[in-house]
This record gives sequence, structure tokens and C-alpha cells, in this order.
Amino acid sequence: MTDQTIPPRRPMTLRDVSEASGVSEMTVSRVLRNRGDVSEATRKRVLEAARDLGYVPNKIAGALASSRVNLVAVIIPSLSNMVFPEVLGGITEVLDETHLQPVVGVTNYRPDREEKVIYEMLSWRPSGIIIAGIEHNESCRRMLRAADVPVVEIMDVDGEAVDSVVGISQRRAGRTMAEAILRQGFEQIGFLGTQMPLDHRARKRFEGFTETLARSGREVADQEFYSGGSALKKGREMTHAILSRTPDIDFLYYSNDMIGAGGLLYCLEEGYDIPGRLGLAGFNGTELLDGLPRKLATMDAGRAATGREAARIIAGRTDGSITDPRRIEIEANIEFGNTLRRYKP
Amino acid sequence: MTDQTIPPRRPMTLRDVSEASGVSEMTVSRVLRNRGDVSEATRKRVLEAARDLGYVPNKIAGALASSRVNLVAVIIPSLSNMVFPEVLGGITEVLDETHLQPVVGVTNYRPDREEKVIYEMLSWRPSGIIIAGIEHNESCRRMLRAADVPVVEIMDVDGEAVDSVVGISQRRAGRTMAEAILRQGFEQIGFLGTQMPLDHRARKRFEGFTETLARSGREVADQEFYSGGSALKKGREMTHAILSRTPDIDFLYYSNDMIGAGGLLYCLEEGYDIPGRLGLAGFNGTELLDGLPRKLATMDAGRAATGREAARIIAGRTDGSITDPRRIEIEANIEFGNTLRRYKP
DNA sequence: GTGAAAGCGCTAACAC
DNA sequence: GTGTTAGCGCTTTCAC
Repeated sequence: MTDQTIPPRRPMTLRDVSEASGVSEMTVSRVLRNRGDVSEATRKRVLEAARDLGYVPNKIAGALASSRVNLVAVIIPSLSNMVFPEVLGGITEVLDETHLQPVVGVTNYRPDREEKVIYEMLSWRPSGIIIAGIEHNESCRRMLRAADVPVVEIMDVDGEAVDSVVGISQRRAGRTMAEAILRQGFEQIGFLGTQMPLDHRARKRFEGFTETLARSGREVADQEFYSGGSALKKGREMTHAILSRTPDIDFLYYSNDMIGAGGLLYCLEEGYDIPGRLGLAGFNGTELLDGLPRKLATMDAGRAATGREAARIIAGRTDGSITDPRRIEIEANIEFGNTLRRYKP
Repeated sequence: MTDQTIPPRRPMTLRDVSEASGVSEMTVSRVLRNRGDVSEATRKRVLEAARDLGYVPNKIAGALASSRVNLVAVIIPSLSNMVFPEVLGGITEVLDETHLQPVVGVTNYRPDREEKVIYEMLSWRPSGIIIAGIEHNESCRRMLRAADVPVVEIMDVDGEAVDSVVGISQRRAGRTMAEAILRQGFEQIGFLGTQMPLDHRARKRFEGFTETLARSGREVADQEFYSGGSALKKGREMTHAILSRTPDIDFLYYSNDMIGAGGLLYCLEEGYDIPGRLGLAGFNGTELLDGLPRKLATMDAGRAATGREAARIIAGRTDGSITDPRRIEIEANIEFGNTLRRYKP
């Protein structure tokens, strides 16, 4: 065997394609980006060389040179709550039609994580930012403002936005549900939800809810909060607990469909007359509800629509077709199902 | 008012921090990255200047200069199937302890999308790739091999891996479940699942399942497939359909817990003696099952563990503590619940 | 239609 | 401990 020196494997560059095809780097670049006029002949030679070598362009270098990055940062609190993947679906649907690409960051509802995630995202100089919620600490708001990229805050329009904002009014959602419940003649109303210190959307919904009750001289008859674990199971357990403690409750408002579903299953097993003796409602408009023994009342939070609108704003800002901040309030409609309506409509 | 020329707002750079603090760019860079020795005094001056300006380093430039990118590409088929967010949870948990960061790409189970997502991801030169499944077309495999970064294929170990692989054996999972079902004396076994042309994991599970039945001279008594819609509802509908068509079925094996849960609810409502007259089992070990009226038998696919191990491999490869490809088979254990066991163990 | 030169904002390597 | 120089791999700009 001859003593061969193996040259260290260097990552492949445009130059390699240039050399392999005998075409200048500049023209190779043009071919690969479909920019400018290139003769069909050289075009073919370049593409062949690139394919044979398995060349993948280096976007880092491209982004630095062109100061253009086709990424849109999407910052959400969680992936385990199906709500956020659904918003993401709407975002992707719209961005797929553009040259933009979503990149997801998850904060776990923690302000310190949010700060870090925003910082990390901004350090990649994205073309836009879509971020869940309108409540951010001062440091986050300052970064978002200073970034000089379009920002869309989503899923909550109650408050002051950094730039654009798309979503339902959580306060109004709470109010609307309270009104519907009262209109049906329910009087002793219990609330079941997540521990809310960090979930501002749930908190605002609750505030809107109690506010409306207060206007008609009522307050929540009893309440239960949970955190962690199987939401379906927690729904059961909390429902058992609240009904045992306060038996004269005639309505249960759940802050999400999953615990609502658990509660519904529990109540049906216990033989409650629903909604005659006891009414129920959840929140979100989850697909899951379709398969339950009875359709739980809920409120569609317009997740996919929110995602789509937010993405449209970013896309519009990027291509210049939108220049000013937008505020889009998505309508949240009650889906009555079979657990809320006592009277014929 | 004086005729002032507003200089065009230039994105902020290290140089700005350097000028504001009176420290060289290089030293500013050192401070911001915590590298090398810097006197406490200059350190403080730099950090102050950076904070005041609201400077966010440009990772694109940094990555280009250092040819180091702290991103790990995570490529999965879907976010709406909770399975994948759970794997992602395991990945994040481990990467959070490192300087690495996951970036998610979604393929929607489509090979053409997979190809595009891999290409896009590779063009950012990530430090590693974690990708769902072991079945990829030749073009994808070639890109992954050529990329010269650690690749971990996850959630399926039956086949030839590009590099490392972590997950359960889907075939074995199907076999194990079939054995357990037969051991309990069930004989007429129905299968309900997703349309599988693109879900290789479900397909392999099904193959392992039928293979074991065949060994004891049986075959699937009837089967139903669905796609799209509320899985819970589809589970109901398919269960109704299969039991109407083939009434002597005494066991239903569902390819995921959600349709299994729908089937379970349906069967309980219809008054089936479970598991006396009819046994049921799902797949995944979803948290949701805890809240059902009866605990559905299932098989834990070790999603979080899979994510963690995959992330550990990438981290190890990156810091040099792992040098060779690994193959880690996660054990998939049956959770009997109350819908599979006819006899005392 | 094609190419050469300059530089995007940072860091590696080395000098002091 | 700190500064200087030379790129990283592309794209922009301008020349031909």
C-alpha cells in the first residue's frame, strides 16, 4: 500500500461546484438561486455538477451576504397543549405559499425562558416574529421593539401590542360565555381551570367571566384549579371535588375542553341530568369533543384562523404589501353542543 | 426646524458596542461569549454598553466565522399527533443542559416534503439531525450521509440506519401485543388503524401483529382504516362498522390510543362486557387514557425516553464523548389496563 | 450572459 | 489581558 495522505474532508462550497462545472462561482450562484439570465447550457452543467456532488448551499453564508433570512420565529408556551400546534398549522399553511419558513421556540409559560427564546431567535435575524400572548416583561418588549422586524402577538388582543396583534379577546370570550350561561337560567356556577399565574389568557377569560357574573349580582359559586397530569383525569377529579363540596352547583365552566371532557364523562357516569340538572361548557373548540358521548358546549378560539392571519401579516410586511401595524380581532363563537342549552333557541 | 439628515438605521453590530465601550471588537466578542480572560473592569464596561444599546449578537455571522452552529434539526411527520411533541419534550429536556437547541421541521408524512425539509435544515449546517423513522428515500439517505453530521433516526429500529438509531422495534411491538392477546384466549381479532401507505411505523407494527397471528394459524378477522377527522369519533365509527359487519369478533386492536378511546367509549355505551365478551387494546401509552371510564390496554412506546437518548447521542457526538454510531432499542411494555386481561396474571 | 472584486459581522490565530 | 489580521462562504455591485 502506498503512503497516501488523505486530505481532511472540507465542507463543500460553491467553489467546488464551480470547479466541477467549469463555471464561475458567481454564475453558479445565479443558477442555484434562479436569479438573472443564465444560458440554458451553463445552467444545465451547473445543476448537474451540483447534483452529482450532493451540494447543499450554505444558508449561513448566504444570509450573511444578503442580510436576508427567510425564517419566521414562532414563540409559543407549549407543544403539549394542542392549541399551539393548531395555530402553527395555520401559520404553516400560509407561509408554505411564500419563501418564508417558521421556526418554533417554546417557553413553557416561563417569562425567563421567554426572554431567552426571544433573544436566541433574534440573534438569527428572522424576517418576522409571531409570539403567543400580549403580556411580556419589559425586557422582552424592549427586545421586540428594538429588533426592527415585524412582530405579531397572537391569541389575545386585550392590552397594548408591540406591533401587530391577532386573536380573540379573551375577556370578551369569558363575558360571552357567562352571558350565555346566565341566559339559560343557570345560577350556581362553578369554575374549573388551570392554576393561572402564568397563563394570562386563561386569567383574562376568567376575569371577563366573573365580571359579567358580578354585573348580574352573582359570583362564582365555587372553583377548582389544577396543574400537571392527565387533563382528562384532572377534569374528573376536580368535578367530583367541586360537586361534593358544593352540591347545589348547576353549571360548570371549564377553562379547557380536555378537563371539560373529563368532567362530562364523570357527570354522565354519575347519572347527572345534563343540561337539565347540570350544565357544562369548555373552551377551545377541540376536535376531540366530537367523539364524546355527548357534545360538550365550548367556544371556538379560532386557532387556525389566528395562525393564518398572523402569517399573512408577516408575509405582507416582508414583501412590502403591508406597511402599518394591524389589529385583527377574531370572533370567538359559542358552540352549544348538548350541555349548555336548556331552552330552544 | 433644522434640515436634518436622518442616517438610515443600520442594524447594530459588535462595532457599535466596541465604539460605545471603547474596547476593541475582539475583546467585546470575548466578553459576550465568556471566552478567554478579560479583566473585570473592561468586562463590566462592555456588558453595560451592550445592555444599553440593546445589542443582540448576530449568530449568522458568528456561525459563519466559527463554523459552529448550535442547532439540532428535529424532523418529524406531524405536530397534531401528540406522540411527536412528547418525543420533542424528551429531546428538549436533554438539550437544555447543553448549548444545543432543537429546531423543528414537519414533513406531514410526505416523502417529497421530507426531502425538502432535510435540504432546508442541512443548508443551515446544524450540529446534528434527529429524524423520525428509518425509512427514507434514496435521495434523503444520500443527503443525510453526505452531510457529515451526526444523524439519529428514531422511533423505529427495524431496518438499516444511516448512522445512529433509537426507538422501539415496531415489528416486535406488534408481535408482543398479538402474543398477549392470544395468550388471553381471544380468537377473532379485528384491527383498526390509519391508512398506512406513508406511516411505516404503523405498517410494521401491523406486519408484526399479523405475522404472530399467522404463526398460530390465525389471521385478522376483519379490519378498518381511516384518515383525517376527529380520531375519537373515527374510533367510534370504525368500531361500530367492524362489529356490525363481523359480530363474532372478540378483540379489537387499535393502532393508536385515540381511536382506541373512541372505540372503548362506544363499546361501553353499547353494553359490551369488556374484556369478557370483547377485549380492546390501543397503542402509545397516552396520558389521556387515565381519564377514561375504564383503562384501555396499550403499549408504552417510550417516547420521552427515545427523545432523551437521541439527544444524548447528538450531544455526545458534538462534544466528542461519543464517536461511533449507536443503536438503542427502547423496550415497549404492555400496560394491561382493564380491557385485555381475562385471566389473573 | 458572465466574471472579478469587495464585503456581510463575526471569530480563529497570532502578536504584543 | 488586549489588539490586529485574515478569513468563514456566500451575494452585491459593477465591469465587460
